[in-house]
Parts: sequence; C-alpha cells; structure tokens
Amino acid sequence: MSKKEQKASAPKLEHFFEDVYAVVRLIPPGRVSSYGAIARYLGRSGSARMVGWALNGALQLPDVPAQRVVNRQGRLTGKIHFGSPTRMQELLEAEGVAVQDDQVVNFAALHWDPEQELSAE
DNA sequence: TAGTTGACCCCGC
DNA sequence: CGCGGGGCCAACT
Repeated sequence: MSKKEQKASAPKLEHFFEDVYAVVRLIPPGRVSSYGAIARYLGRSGSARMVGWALNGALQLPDVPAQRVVNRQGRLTGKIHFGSPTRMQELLEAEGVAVQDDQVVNFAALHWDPEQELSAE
C-alpha cells in the first residue's frame, strides 16, 4: 500500500463474498439456488457472474455447499470446477436432489430463493 | 496500466 | 426455436 489505495479499503467487496457464502450456507439440504437469485438478494442483480466468482473461492470452504448453486436453468454449469465431471452431480444426489443430463430434475420445485424464503415468512 | 476472461442473465434477430 | 451480442464487476495476465 502506498498512495491512493482507494479500492484497497473496500470492506464492502469482502462483505459481498462473505454474504454469498452466508446465503449458500442457508440453503437447506435437498434444495438448490441460482446465481441470479443470490445476486439479486445481495443487490447485485445482473452481476450474477460475481456470485460464481465468489463461489469459486468457496470451493475451499467445507461450510459452503457450492453444489447447491446452479444457473437459472437448473443446469450444473459449475460442475466443471469440481475437479470431476460428475462430482457435483453425485453431491446433489447424495443430498436427495435428482440430477439428469447435468440438469436438476424438478428444479422449479427445488429452487430455493433467498429473497423469497428469507423475506417472505 | 490496460486488456481479457468469467460457475451468468436478458434482449434482439 | 436457435444464435449472437450487450451488460455487469472483479480477478488474472
């Protein structure tokens, strides 16, 4: 650090990552969430890419079930980051989530929206 | 320092 | 109904 490190002091960004982890941890077993839903819940609607980027660092966190986070179509787009082509699918099936052709079965019913579940009680 | 990429999503043709 | 482009913000090279 030296002169003008305005972005160096950005706890807001760190909070964003931590916030993503917190929401993912709140996802109940047997349920799945989506990047857009989480991004919108955090107020970053449209920046769903950042959610995936944050989850990329969440892979090292055993408390953050990143396998429960899929895209809007319920497709396991992030499975390629799990090191194994079927790792994410097996993890979901182990939790009771049926996955077929890299896609969550009955995704609409299993979709867990933080803004809806956490706000609308 | 600047350019490119990315676990996405939405709109237009 | 399939394909392409734009937008978003941060990290990597």
